[in-house]
Amino acid sequence: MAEGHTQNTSSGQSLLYLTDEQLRQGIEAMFFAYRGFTADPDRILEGLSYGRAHHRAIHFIHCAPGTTVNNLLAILGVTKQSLNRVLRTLIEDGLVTSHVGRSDKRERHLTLTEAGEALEQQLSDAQRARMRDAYRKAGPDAVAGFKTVLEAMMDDDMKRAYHALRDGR
Amino acid sequence: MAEGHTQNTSSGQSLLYLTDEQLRQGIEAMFFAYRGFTADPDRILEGLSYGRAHHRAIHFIHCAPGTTVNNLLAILGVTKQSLNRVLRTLIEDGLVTSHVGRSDKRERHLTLTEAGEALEQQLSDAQRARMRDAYRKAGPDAVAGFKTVLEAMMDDDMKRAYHALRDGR
DNA sequence: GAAAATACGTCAGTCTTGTTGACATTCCAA
DNA sequence: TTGGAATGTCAACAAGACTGACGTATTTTC
Repeated sequence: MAEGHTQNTSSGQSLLYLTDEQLRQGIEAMFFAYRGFTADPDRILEGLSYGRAHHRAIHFIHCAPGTTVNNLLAILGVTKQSLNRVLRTLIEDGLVTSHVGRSDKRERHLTLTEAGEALEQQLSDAQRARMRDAYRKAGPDAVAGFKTVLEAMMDDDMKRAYHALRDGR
Repeated sequence: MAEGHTQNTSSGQSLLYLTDEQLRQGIEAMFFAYRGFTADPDRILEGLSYGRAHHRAIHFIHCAPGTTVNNLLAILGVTKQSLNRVLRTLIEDGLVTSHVGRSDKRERHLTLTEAGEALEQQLSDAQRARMRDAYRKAGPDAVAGFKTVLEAMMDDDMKRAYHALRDGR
């Protein structure tokens, strides 16, 4: 298959996947897949006057309860002002609590309330359901490859954040 | 490895990758990787008073020269008002041309000018370079798995759009 | 040939989410 | 103790998405 276009390394692996056309296909796959990836949570949040930014905040506060605003900033990669607007509404609506730090009173430690955890569950259930379907269809080997490529695609500092989260659990 | 958590199907494949925790890891990998994915073009566009929306339009006009506004709308999944704002600036700046359709004069056919193609090259070079690096690091088997999972993650109509583009080339 | 549907553009207004700038509070180190 | 650094908040603004309404040209349908 694909004779005439296939190159081979000394170890015999195909380099067909490195052609511009193949790369372009990967780019488009990434674009369309990300749309699917966010579609379900977006639908849920639509009615609640929340957006994707709220989802991200909720997700990472759930993963690292008691985290500080600065911590969250580094993970989300937005300005603190941007995050603050989101946090303010979440706190007002009783989904997140903000406690002044014990040792350093400048810091605010963020936690999900029961209501916050409930919404987090609802959102991540939806997202995980799609992920689970995709994983099931693709099979374990494909999933391993999927994760390998995604990780290679990250910036180095994001890779650090990703591993910090992974290893922190 | 990971004894005690591993389930096996009748065909002997591990289901460890379907754990909630594993799925959550995949979700986060997707989040961080997408940031890396868009970082390079974003940097280039920053100075030009263009944004991601312009990049997307340019990308798909390049892939399907002579496409109509309606076509683009379906692929991008935005409203015509939203797309129009972007197209207007691109046409004003001489990156895109809009020709009245020959057979159906209601349609406008969109094409990149030389300047538009030049910018497209610059943008996709940057994005492909990152993709190429990631693919090279991960290897062909991982890439195959990557694409399989991404495709399984798409909505059905996006899958159609994706294949229409692939097969149209 | 008249009416309905389609393709496209535009104006006006809203929402989310990103930005910068200015400012208050707290901590720490000189 | 005082000045700088760090943390977080408030205000104003811009990009880019959305809806709704409307106008125009063209095609299709009856």
